[in-house]
Amino acid sequence: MNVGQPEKKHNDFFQNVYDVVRLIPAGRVTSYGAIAAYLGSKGGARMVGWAMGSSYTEHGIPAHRVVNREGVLTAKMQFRTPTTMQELLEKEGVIVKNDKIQNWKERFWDPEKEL
DNA sequence: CATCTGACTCCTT
DNA sequence: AAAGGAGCCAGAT
Repeated sequence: MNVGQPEKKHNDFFQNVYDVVRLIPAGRVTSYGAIAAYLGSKGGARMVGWAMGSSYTEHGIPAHRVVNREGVLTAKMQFRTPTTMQELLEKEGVIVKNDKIQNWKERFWDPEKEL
């Protein structure tokens, strides 16, 4: 029963972000800008991270696979512990050193390209 | 109702 | 080349 009328709620943006993040395969990482670009939101780079930040990162969303465009774990502090993000990434096979992802270019998962 | 902040990114100096 | 400031949208106070 959707009534054919798009509700158009702010949640739409959030849902979009969550959907893309959940589609990120294990061992892969992406940047906020990539997701924002895929969603079509230009200045959405902040919005993307902010969207999950409001969700506290733990809602079935592998937020640890999302980092800034430099491959640096900027959001590690948002996790329960400043090392949780890195631990999760390493557990999935992603090498993180000095809070930065190694082979970032190879690990980079572009939704527009992969999807 | 108006103001400010925010897990970013790009441009200018 | 590096550092700093401005810009984007949406939610919260």
